[in-house]
Amino acid sequence: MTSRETTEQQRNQMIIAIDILLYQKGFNNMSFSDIAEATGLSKGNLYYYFKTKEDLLQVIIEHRVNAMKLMLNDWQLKFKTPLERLQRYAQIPVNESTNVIHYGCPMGSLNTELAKSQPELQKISKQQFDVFKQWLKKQMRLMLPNENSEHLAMRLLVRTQGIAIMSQTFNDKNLILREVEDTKRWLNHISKQ
Amino acid sequence: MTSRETTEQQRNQMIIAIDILLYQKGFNNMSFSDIAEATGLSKGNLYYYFKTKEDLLQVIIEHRVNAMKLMLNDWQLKFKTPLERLQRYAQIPVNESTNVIHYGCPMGSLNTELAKSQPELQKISKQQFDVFKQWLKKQMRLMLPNENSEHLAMRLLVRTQGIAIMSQTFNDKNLILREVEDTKRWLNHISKQ
DNA sequence: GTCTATATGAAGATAGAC
DNA sequence: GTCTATCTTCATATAGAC
Repeated sequence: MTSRETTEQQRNQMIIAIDILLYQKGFNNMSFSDIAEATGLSKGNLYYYFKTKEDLLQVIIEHRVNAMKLMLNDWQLKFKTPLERLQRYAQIPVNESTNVIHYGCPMGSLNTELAKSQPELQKISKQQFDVFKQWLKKQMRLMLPNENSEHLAMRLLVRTQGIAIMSQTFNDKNLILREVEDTKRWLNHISKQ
Repeated sequence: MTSRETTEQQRNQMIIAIDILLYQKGFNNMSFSDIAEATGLSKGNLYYYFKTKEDLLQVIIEHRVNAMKLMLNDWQLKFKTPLERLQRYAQIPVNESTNVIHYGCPMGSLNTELAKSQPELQKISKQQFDVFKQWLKKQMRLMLPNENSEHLAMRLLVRTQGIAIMSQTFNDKNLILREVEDTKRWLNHISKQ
């Protein structure tokens, strides 16, 4: 292992730690002091890696987007039908229920925070939704070539985001289970059109 | 008009101005300087009315909750069937579409912001959802006595919150129109069970 | 009640030694 | 690359005159 590889690995671990912090605290409530504590680096040293806080957001979103693309490619191979893939997407809130109840959806909560008063940063955050939207749209098109795949993809995103908000608000895991089941029933139903 | 009434009226106008600011900027991004500018009072004077920022939040949420209760009572008289009342609720995002696209849902966005890292404040904000939830549950019970009215009420809240998030994220008014229509179709459909 | 002035703390960011 | 020390700005909040 070369020193270059070691450095990149360290940098990657740093980004993962900051990603978690961003999810748990939100962007404006996550300070460089928090990051210094979480990563073990000094505050001043962090500015060697990230020139500004906006820069930091860019890097983390890029990391998230790459991870999402890998996951979606994996699902593409693992599941043979678009229905199965869409069901897998719908399942996410159940698998992540504890996190969702505590911190909401990582994409949705960040987007909501930034959309108010920081539109430039919201554009960066929105990339996460773009990736999911395009992939869901593709699956819908494969499943239902004669329907409006974009509208169906957005409807699925609407449901998932609503589940995240309400389960967090009422601290209710059963709501996630119930509503994800209903979403899967809906996917089954429309797949038979 | 007595001086006491005048003072209360002034205080009410102040609260309305702060309410709008809270909606547009979010809680942590709304400073006492912002409020001073919006109300025309000095920063120091604001502390005569609100001892802390948390106190300020309490007062605004109380104001919102009262306004919501008045609105729901009004709907109760204006619409004769629970279906019509539920449809009216579902309609809100359309009537408020410009605001929703810019600032999200006033309840949902505030709740999302506070749920991360400020659980005590989230409890205050949550009161807004409690009022709607109870009212929607009541309408569902009137409409469908044999179904689980709480689950149906939550499902309607899930849909509305999802619409707010996604229309804001993609700056898409048509999404609101489409998804509200679909929600109304759903309400019609279940009303005939 | 309303104001100005100020205390206090924490944030983002930079400078410069090592 | 990593650190400590520091700058600047802005936030909440208080003191005290009018």
